[in-house]
This record gives sequence, C-alpha cells and structure tokens, in this order.
Amino acid sequence: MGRNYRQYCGLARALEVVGDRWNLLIVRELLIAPARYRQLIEGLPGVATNLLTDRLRDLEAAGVVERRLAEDGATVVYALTPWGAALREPIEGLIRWSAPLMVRGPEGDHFHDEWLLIALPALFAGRISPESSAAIGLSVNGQLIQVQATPAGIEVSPHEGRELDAIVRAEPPIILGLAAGMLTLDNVHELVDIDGDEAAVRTVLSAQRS
Amino acid sequence: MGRNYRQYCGLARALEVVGDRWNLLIVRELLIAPARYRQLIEGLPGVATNLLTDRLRDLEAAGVVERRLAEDGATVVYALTPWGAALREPIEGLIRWSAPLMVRGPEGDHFHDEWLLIALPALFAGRISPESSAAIGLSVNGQLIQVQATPAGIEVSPHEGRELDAIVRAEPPIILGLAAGMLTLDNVHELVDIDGDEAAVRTVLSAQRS
DNA sequence: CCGCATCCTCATGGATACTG
DNA sequence: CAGTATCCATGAGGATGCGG
Repeated sequence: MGRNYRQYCGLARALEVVGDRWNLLIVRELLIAPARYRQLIEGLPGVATNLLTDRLRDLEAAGVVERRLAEDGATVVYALTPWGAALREPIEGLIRWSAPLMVRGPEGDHFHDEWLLIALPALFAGRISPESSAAIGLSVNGQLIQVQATPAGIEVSPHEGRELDAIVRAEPPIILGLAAGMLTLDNVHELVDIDGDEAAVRTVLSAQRS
Repeated sequence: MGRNYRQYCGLARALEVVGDRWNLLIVRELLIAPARYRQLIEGLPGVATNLLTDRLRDLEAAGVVERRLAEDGATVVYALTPWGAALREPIEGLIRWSAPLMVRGPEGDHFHDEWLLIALPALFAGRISPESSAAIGLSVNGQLIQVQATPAGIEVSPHEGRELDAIVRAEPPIILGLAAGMLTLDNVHELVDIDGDEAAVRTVLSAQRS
C-alpha cells in the first residue's frame, strides 16, 4: 500500500505503520521471540523475500522493530521495540475477534504450534481464574504447551519440565474453541484425550468470562 | 490484497477479512453510525468509489457489514453486524497504540470531529473513574462532545443539551494527548480554554491509568 | 548455506469519467 | 445518488543472482 490515508485519526495513522500486508504477521512472529531473517521466512509461509526485507525496513524506520547483533556478533536478529511489543494488545483483540473463523478448522492451512503461544493467552484473557491453581499441558503435534492457572491469571508458555497436573491431547480447532469458550469439555469430550487429573483440566477451562 | 495467507492462525484469518486497505476505516465510520454510500465517501477522504464498493461487498460477504433499507424503503444504508461491531475492541487497541503518532499534530491531514467519538472512549478506557461524577464538553471546531465521568466509567457522546459542568476548548492534538494521559492539564494549561468548573475538568482528566 | 537485491509478471489500488 | 467502467500506476509474488 504505502500510500498514506492523510487522516488525523489514530486508527488511520496506526494502519499507515502496521496496515501493510504481512506487517502484523511479522510482529506476531517477533512477539513469540526475536528471530533471524531465515526464521521469519519459515514462520511466514508464502512471503516473498523482497517483501520481507521491505517490511522489516519499514517497521524499523517506524520504530516498531529493531535490528540487534546476535550473540556471535556477526548475524542480525530482529526484535520488537517496546512500542512494537505494545501491539500485543490489538493483536490479541483481533485474535479474539477471529474465533468464529477458526472453528471451521485448518482446511489445509499452514499451522505452527508456536502460534498458540499468542492465541491462547488472547483467548483466555478476560476469563476469571479460579481460586485453585492448576497446570496442564496441551499436546499439539507432539509439542507440549503449558497452561498454568493461578488466582492471578493464566499463563501460557512452552513446557519446560515443570510438573503437570494433566495433559490434554486434541486437535488445534478443539483447543482454540475450548480456550475461546465456544466449546466446553463436555461437548467435545470424545475428541479430547486427557492424561492425568481431569479436574485440573476443568479448573483451567471452566473459568467463566467476566 | 485479496490473496489469502493460508495460515491457521487467528490473526491471519482476521486480516484476510479486515486487513485490506480501507476496510478498518470503513468499520470505523460504521461504528460511529450506520451510513449511506455518500456518507461513507465523505467520511473516507481519498477513497475511490470502485474500491469502496468492492470493500463493502467483501465485508458484506464476510458477515461484517449488512445492507439495510433506509426508512424511506428505497435507499440502502450500510451497518455493522454484531460481529462487525465487535471490531471495536481491536480498533480501540490500535488507537491506544497510535497515541505516540498523534502528538505530532494533524500536519494538514483531514480531521472529522466524529472520529473523536471513537478515539476518546478508546483513550479513556483503562482509566479508573473517580468517585465524584462530572460532565464536561469538549469543543472542537465549534462542535461539542460530551464526556461524562461516573464511578461506573467514562462515556463519550455528541452533546445533546445535557447540562455541563464545564466546557474545554482545545485543539485536537491537545485533547487526544490529555485523553491518552500523555499530557496533563498543568502542562498545557495555556493551550486549553476552560469555561465553567475547572475542578470538573480535572475530575475527568485526572483519573489515573490502572 | 544466509541475507538479502534484482528482475519480471500480473493482480490490485487509485483517479477520473460515465451511467441507470 | 449510487454505483460501473476504464485506464494507468503501484505493489505483491515468484524466480534467480550474488557477495560473504
């Protein structure tokens, strides 16, 4: 797009910075973790290399992304500035809004399980955590994602050896539907494989929307 | 853009619906009020008529916008579906994120004061309302916008004759900066013209971020 | 290999003119 | 008024090249 809207409106000015095609998906990748050029290519299936370069330059010039030197001191790593990381809020809003688009399933689309590290916190946000704490693992394509509910809130991270109360195996649409509150465990029980303490799973999933 | 990302990711699927140029600005206009084609043209300076028609068709097919018959039964009025209206949340997030882009002022960009009806609630959101209530008017280009703070929250609407505790006259960048909490009344007092009870103005503006 | 830069093709966007 | 039609400029996407 490139062309400016020339409107003194916050939405228009925000879109002049992040509204170009691929831009918010680049930010999504960098919200998961700082990444190198090659990792971004792999995390953004279908992006043209010239476009990725252009967009990274644009975002850097706008103050959303910064280039850092990797630990080896030679190669470049792209990371979000604090202002860029603040895009998490509107991105999470769009993810919540998109829930009706996700229940129809992947339909052959690419899927990276790291994307759940962004989507699950977004979908759990606004849910009141229960008094009792619980930690469950979500198993997707063999990858394990840890969801920990405490009275303070729900945290989602890659599993790193912490002891889990239960492990849930299900397909991504089911997991996203449960997280969005569009499905309940009772509705889809036969599609969910629970290994461990089912009560802990319900502790996490039964939290109500506020 | 039109081209699909083909990623099973909520953000990607959301952007396939509302990521095209102009789409979110059309939604912004319809968040203010349902509108006819001509009103949309006027509210979206620079949009080409063929693009507006295309985008309205796209949004209608996606279930974001619906065409209604006007009261006269002949002409069409465009309005948001409930799902389309739910875009208010991510749009408000983008507006909050854009605050640093607004302080530099309009710089000749178009400005419609109705846009404040979207921006001000977004910028006031997350502020804790004071115990005492107050209603002030913001005067922009002679138009009066009413901001009412109660313990329950802050409401923004066009002024419709309600009694006001005070009226604030200031340029849009100052008003947006105050609403975003980037400026304080003390910092910019000489740029703000207060008619009425200044304490009421402070009651509204001094609310702290949570 | 990685990290781009260049080239080419075609779809999309933008401005204007025109029509039911 | 509410769009279509047309034409042109731009941007997206894919392939390839190339220095480190």
